[in-house]
Amino acid sequence: MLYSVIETLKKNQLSITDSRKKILELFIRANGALAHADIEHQSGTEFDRVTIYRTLQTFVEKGIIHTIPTADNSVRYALCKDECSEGHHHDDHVHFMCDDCGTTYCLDHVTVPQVTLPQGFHAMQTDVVVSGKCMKCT
Amino acid sequence: MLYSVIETLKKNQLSITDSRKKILELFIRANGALAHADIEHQSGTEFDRVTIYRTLQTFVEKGIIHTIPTADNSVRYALCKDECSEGHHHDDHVHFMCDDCGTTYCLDHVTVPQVTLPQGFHAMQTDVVVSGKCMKCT
DNA sequence: AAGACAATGCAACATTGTTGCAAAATATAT
DNA sequence: ATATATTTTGCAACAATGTTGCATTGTCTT
Repeated sequence: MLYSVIETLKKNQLSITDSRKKILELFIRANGALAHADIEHQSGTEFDRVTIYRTLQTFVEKGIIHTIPTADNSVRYALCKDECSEGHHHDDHVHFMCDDCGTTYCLDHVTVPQVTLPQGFHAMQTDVVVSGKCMKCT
Repeated sequence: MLYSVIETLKKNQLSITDSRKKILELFIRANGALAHADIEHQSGTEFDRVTIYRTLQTFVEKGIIHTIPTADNSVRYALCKDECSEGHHHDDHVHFMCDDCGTTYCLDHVTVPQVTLPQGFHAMQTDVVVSGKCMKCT
């Protein structure tokens, strides 16, 4: 477990620091997505707020995590699959937000459908966010 | 034009005030979606920030406008179609965000596709946000 | 182990959003 | 048309979220 954390950081040419190790571990342990506030609470006073912001930013840039567009416009992050790399995200899966417990899931096996756009529009990325009740809250 | 603004407010049992008239007009004139900041800038110092927040909130509740989930997690609002009413939004269309000019469009004629979810998940709402280049920026 | 480099913590600030309350505007009933 | 009841607004104060510069600390390379 810890090994893969360090491996991941090395693979992305990031220096191994406490905050990066800890935050990446949090993502691996989390079954859903995490918001900045979640990380801040779960890590206590261990890291500065600014460090968390910068770490998340770095992870997004390196393709380790991706942001999730949510219906309530709160920023959440989740681990990317292996195909993602620096500057090249391939997060073509559907996201699900539970209205009850608030958990956000990456439905890795549900691919986003093709959307036909009107003349003149060119799609670069398609985000699908489904909300409702998850299996725990039904 | 002004007539329809007042009509809309009356239809939703809202008292006719300067801020509501002005903000609703802004939405009718805008070809895309508006963020809180857009409204704040376009209306100058005419209204208090708080008034704008509350007006937007009221409009959303009444089904006059709807929020748009964006990839960058900024809150944007756009006019609803006529079918929306208090507590009953029917905004089942795709949204498009231009990476160049930042304009957000409601593609009213592109309906959101059906997404098949894993066992245990129950969809209540599906949001699709496509980003790329719009017809003005190609 | 020492120097080069990168990341962190702190402080200060900007932006965004929320709440309570008195003043002003709107709607209602006469 | 006017007085009264109700709603909305503006202000102030606050909370949460996010950003930037810089000295200090930690990590990496040789």
